[in-house]
Amino acid sequence: MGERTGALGLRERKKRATRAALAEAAVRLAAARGAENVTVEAISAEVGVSPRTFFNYFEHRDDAFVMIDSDAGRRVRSAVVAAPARLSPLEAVRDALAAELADVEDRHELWRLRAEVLQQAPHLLVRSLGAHMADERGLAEAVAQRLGEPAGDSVGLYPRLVAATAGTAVRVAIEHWSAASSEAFLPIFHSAFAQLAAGLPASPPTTGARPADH
Amino acid sequence: MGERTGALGLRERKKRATRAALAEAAVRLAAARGAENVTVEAISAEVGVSPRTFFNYFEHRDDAFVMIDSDAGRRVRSAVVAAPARLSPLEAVRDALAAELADVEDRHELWRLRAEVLQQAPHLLVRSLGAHMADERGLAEAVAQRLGEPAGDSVGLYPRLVAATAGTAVRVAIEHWSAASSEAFLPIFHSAFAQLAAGLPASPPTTGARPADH
DNA sequence: ATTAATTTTGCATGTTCTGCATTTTTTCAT
DNA sequence: ATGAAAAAATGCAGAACATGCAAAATTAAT
Repeated sequence: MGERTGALGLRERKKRATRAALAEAAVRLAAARGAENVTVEAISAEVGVSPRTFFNYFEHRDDAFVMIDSDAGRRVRSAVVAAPARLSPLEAVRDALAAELADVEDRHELWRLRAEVLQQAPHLLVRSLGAHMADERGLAEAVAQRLGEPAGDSVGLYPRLVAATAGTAVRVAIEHWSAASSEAFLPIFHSAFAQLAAGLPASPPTTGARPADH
Repeated sequence: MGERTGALGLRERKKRATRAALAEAAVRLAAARGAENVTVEAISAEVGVSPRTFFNYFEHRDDAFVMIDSDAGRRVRSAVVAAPARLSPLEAVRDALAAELADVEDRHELWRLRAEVLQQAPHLLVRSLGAHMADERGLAEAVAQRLGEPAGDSVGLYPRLVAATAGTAVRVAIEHWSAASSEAFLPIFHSAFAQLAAGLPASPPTTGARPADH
């Protein structure tokens, strides 16, 4: 257990590499022949491991397409709680998510490919949502904590709404970004949150990126 | 196809009854022993049909827990397009959804039971979302059409955001309602949309209160 | 009652996913 | 380095999900 932070053992590194390889193979195969026609056997063969090993890394086949960072949720929660008091709950959540989503810009090719796959297979997009939704409850609690509400299993409507709406905004931003391939992600992201903060008025504000029209 | 509204043939009625029976059996069994431990065989046996018949009614086993009304989406879309021009897009969507959700109040026992099952099984909640999300794209197009945007596959960010956010509000309202068992659903629903229209400000209006507008 | 249409069902088959025992690889202490 | 311990990969068996096809049963229409 003497793993030093930042210096991972060979074993752990190999594990992560295998997991990443399986996820990437899954996404690429799905992009090529459609997610429905990608069997666990094919993914495993692509990486060079046994089908049984696949299930050592992913509970469900579809999880390989989604790529969940289980640490992201925790980071977002603590960032929300620790955010400056002057920020509104929505702003605090927005900034916490923005910090996390820097990764999207960096590895944007992989993300775009994944987004493309998810678009064509609704049930996968849905599963991706599920991953985020496990966080949603915790995020709602973080918002409640930030507001001084007592920590309990019964969170108020408002924290729930902020958490869920923010997650939805992220999803919509990613979907829209992956559809309109010429725009950068961050402006879209901020535009979405600006419109939310404005109460989704009839005339969308010209914030950041102008409302893309045709 | 010559079915008159309200006067359905015996055949159609039997089909609907079977489908409803399967869905109800699925939910009840899930509430009793946990959704994971409910096999298709068990559901079918409960209703008295063969397992093969189950799959004539539901593509996937989990669909039996969700209860999708495939007509609802269409009704909501046309209601959004036909809504008075003075209403903002969010208001139009809100009212269209409200009309549809009257059913929740009526059969509230079944809905509460279902919500309970979904809460305990995240992947089912996620699938339920998926059902709504199939509608979401169409709803976004309806909003775009309402705004005069040309109908195409590339809908702007704003219509997407309105559609997705509204759907999220519905989900959160149902979740919160099923958690706080003493409140009526409609006030929660309207409170959620009021907070959305206000831009999710730092100080939430008294949650659970009466609908602010209308 | 006969005929046609629809639904239900059984059977075969492929895929997903799990449990368990075995083999292989990595790690650690000597 | 070498051998023991820990962890991961694998093979195999089996349950459950899901689909296609054809036969049997039920319903509708003449």
